[in-house]
Amino acid sequence: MTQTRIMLADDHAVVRRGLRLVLEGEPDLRVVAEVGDGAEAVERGLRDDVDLAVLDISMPRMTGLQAARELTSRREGLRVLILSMHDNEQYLFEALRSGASGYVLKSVADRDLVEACRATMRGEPFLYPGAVRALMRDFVERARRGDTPPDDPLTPREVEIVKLIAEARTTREIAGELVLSEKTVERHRTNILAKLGMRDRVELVRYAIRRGLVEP
Amino acid sequence: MTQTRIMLADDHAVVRRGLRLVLEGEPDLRVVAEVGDGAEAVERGLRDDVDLAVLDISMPRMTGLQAARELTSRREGLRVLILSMHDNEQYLFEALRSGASGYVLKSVADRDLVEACRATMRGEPFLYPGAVRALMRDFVERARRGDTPPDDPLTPREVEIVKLIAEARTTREIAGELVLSEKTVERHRTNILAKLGMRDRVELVRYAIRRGLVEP
DNA sequence: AGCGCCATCCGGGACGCCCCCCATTTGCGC
DNA sequence: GCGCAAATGGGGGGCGTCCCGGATGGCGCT
Repeated sequence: MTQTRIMLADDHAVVRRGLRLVLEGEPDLRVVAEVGDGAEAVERGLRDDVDLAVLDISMPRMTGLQAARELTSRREGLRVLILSMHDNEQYLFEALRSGASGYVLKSVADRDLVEACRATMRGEPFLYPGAVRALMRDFVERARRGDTPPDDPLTPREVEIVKLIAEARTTREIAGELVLSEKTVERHRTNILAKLGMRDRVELVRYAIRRGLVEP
Repeated sequence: MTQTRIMLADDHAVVRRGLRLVLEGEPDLRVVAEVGDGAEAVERGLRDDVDLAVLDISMPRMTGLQAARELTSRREGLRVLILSMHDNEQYLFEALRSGASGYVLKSVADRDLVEACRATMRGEPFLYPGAVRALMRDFVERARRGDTPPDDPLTPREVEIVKLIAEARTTREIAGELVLSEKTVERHRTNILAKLGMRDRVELVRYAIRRGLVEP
């Protein structure tokens, strides 16, 4: 019988221990690796003894979302499941765009996690019920006022900031151009990075270019 | 009679004083503004009382090359003349790609600077004799071994570093992946930024994407 | 043999980025 | 009115970026 070989990525050892306990209880699931940050996850996940990567979103060195992008783009066939803290639905859309096949909350029942792993391995997407509702709400919302861009959790002000950051302006310059305090610009930048699950300005630039907000 | 209205951008007041002295001696040239850094240059140069911007390459906040890119892309009709320290021909090609109409050395005779201003305003390119020689040498060089990329002053090692930087790796991560000291990676990055006349990693990302070194 | 270029490494310092806490004001929807 | 999101700001702190001035060894060219 073929087992699904799983890599767990979370910066809290306790969480990894808990997840491992849940998964090892199932005969068809086996945890073959544990890592504590996103960079390690990419490194380890590229080796072909891993079938499924279970990634926490917030990790040091590299977020789970970025690790997901790296892994799915660099290794065909690897499945990725994103773990989100609490019941925050914020990163759902970004996670799906990162190539994740599934998205579950840490707070879900153990049953759901196991089911998510199996669904993901069958190639089916798995979303926790709240995520499905969020997707539907988003769909309706978007259909109602049909002018909004396809996906972009950013506010108009934040988009403005992103553009300037991607044009290589420093915080001080942006504050000067928009007549704001540097603190406010920093605040916006922090919020933007959190929303998109990114680490720094460099990732933001590529995002801005992909979205056509600025020229390369 | 219509005078050419000139903005001088250099971080050394002494140099600006000298340039102003040279230019004010000509009846058809008038210095209408002096600024001390690249960001100021962009801000001031966008106002339409400036016909020609004379930009030093190395300036605080924003290099002359980046200011040139900003200005030429955001204000049609503005001419740009790049001033280079010493007889360093390094930035010549990058300057031409930045939309500069002319490129002169600080050490050239005053006569040349005035001629460069006039040629630039007539829409003709102006290069100091050494630059012409450099261009020819480059042309011959490229024609001989026709496979080299069109322009890229970077060494293979530097290109490797640029790719990793553009993939949002930190210095520490790059050092780890290439098995180098962080200091070495920093040194490479500094050299790269200097060669390309850029300020920070954000500009590097856009450069890397334009050159096709990484995907957006 | 000397010169220039490349690649590697070091220490130190200024500054910007990024994060955490906190707070206020404004406007929108229920 | 009350909650909520968006936008605005402050204080403080860790760490990464970026630059400065060095140094070494290898390699090719003259």
